[in-house]
Amino acid sequence: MINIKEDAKLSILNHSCAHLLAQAVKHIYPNALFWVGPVIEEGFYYDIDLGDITLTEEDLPKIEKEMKKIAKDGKRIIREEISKEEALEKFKNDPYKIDLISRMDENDTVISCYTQGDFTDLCRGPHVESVKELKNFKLLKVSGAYWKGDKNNQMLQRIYGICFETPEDLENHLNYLEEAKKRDHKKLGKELELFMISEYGPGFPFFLNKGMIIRNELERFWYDEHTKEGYEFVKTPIMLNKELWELSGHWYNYRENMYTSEIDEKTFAIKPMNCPGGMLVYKNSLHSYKDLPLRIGELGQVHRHEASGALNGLFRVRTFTQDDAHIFMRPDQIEEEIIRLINFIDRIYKIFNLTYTIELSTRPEEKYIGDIAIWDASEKALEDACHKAGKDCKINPGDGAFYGPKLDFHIKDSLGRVWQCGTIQLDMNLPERFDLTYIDKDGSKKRPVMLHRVIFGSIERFIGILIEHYAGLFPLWLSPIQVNVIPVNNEYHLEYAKKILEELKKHNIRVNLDDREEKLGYKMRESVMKKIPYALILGNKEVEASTISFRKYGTEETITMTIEEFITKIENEIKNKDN
RNA sequence: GCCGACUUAGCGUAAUAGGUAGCGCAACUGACUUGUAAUCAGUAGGUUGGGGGUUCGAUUCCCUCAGUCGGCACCA
Repeated sequence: MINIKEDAKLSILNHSCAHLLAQAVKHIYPNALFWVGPVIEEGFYYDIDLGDITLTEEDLPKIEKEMKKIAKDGKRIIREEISKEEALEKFKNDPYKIDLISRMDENDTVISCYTQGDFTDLCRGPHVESVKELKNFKLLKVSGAYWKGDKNNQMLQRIYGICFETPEDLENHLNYLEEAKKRDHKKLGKELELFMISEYGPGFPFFLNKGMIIRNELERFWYDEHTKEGYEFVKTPIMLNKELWELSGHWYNYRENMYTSEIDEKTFAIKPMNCPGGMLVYKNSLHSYKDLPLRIGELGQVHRHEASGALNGLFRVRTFTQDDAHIFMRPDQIEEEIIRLINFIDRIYKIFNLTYTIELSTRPEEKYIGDIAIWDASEKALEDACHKAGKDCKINPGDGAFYGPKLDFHIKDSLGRVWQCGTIQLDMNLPERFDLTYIDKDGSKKRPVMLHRVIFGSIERFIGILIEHYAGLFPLWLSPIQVNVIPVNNEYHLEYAKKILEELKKHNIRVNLDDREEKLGYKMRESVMKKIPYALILGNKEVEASTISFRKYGTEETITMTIEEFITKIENEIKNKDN
């Protein structure tokens, strides 16, 4: 996955291509008006006002054709610098450009225009020398987009595209998009019978048996690892009195996204977060400075009313399970605890062959609570911990939550796509609101520092990411079916196959016996299509020698050994979580 | 929520300038008795997403609702 925006040369190319797109659109739709056409990670887009005309994907080839035609003409792209006055005059019939220009400050911005043939656009540039250089592009999709990104404004039409230097690069990218489509977790989830979503519950996924196996394995792994890290666990209620949400501040901030119900004439809300419940757990007993840090984990199922248009498979749902934990500590423990957490998260992601980067989001410009000095100290603590854990951390200024700064973990999957999963957030709000305290050495009550953190983020979403990351071929420890036992001929080998099956089951290996009256080739094909890691083939040879033969998914060779050897091999692979 | 596209059997799909739907896989039945990606034959399976309208007649055209997808906005 290439990030166009981060490549200087490709940025220019794509930016120029956006102008070419606009020119072509103008040729076909002379009344078109243009807003902005920036470069993004995935290429470029242009926001266009076409009045009553609505574009669909079917219109893209036509526009592409016109772009190719213009590019072939090979007009030079000419830069011209003009004054604000001249700019306003030049674009006087274009309300969008007027809007842009009038907000420019002549003193620190050079206003420039680029002209190619019959098309001139306001633009800071730079651009390629000539439209001739724009050859290897493709328009990808069209959609609506609010003007200035504000939902109160009208919608413009946005056309997305991408441009490369060589035909090979373009082809590679299109292949990459194809590959991503093949791995789509919604498609694989259906094919592999992992989960379903009924129209009776948009955004409320059902986990099917095979998906549940993956989920249970992940959760067991999560509990095991957290136990090793000194966590204790709780389960807080799904639904609590509205007053609690008023106290936590969620009612005020997120009321629109909360599901509620009336119980005995009182309003209850289904939890959109686990923290308020976690606060009550903390307050349930007195805490000594000696007991800190206190790490309380919860796989907590939350519900949030997400906009219908936001829903997307397991990636964006209305109920999901956060692998949550709240850590309460003394101020002097912050750095050590964060380092510990970073190392912990690092260990977890490595198991899945996921690399990642860390970003530090700092205090928002305006909407924040608490002392700037405490913010600064907290941010420094997070950054220092990051460095001491041997990790780089990119600063994301102003992107913190209103209640505290955070470290976000952006994982990169096998296709190079980036997903934000883990997060460590310092919270300066809730301990105050809930008046959390611990008893310090001197017997006085002190306010603990509190962290929220998740590693998977949402179990549902993480499973979605894993499906795409592994393209449905899960590592053995997560595979719903680990071994497919195939007798060559039921009449002669079924009895032996059943014996082997029982042997595998005794060792808690997840097995399937394919005892259908079908040819070996037929069963092998299905075994591969179902992405079962191991196919055991049992025929005359194996029965006579009391052995088993297996073929590992993705390999051509067949290996023969005793069942004991095979079980040891499988058990080791599961234990080591081999990929 | 907004813009657009889409919704045909369990799954994947075809078709009708408006005349009540085909195919493949899967399922089921039977024959075949098989050594590494599809043995053959047969059977059954559909109010063409729901509702409404236009029409002699709608799966096809129109309206509406729901859902899905691609984006936008949102994402504690």
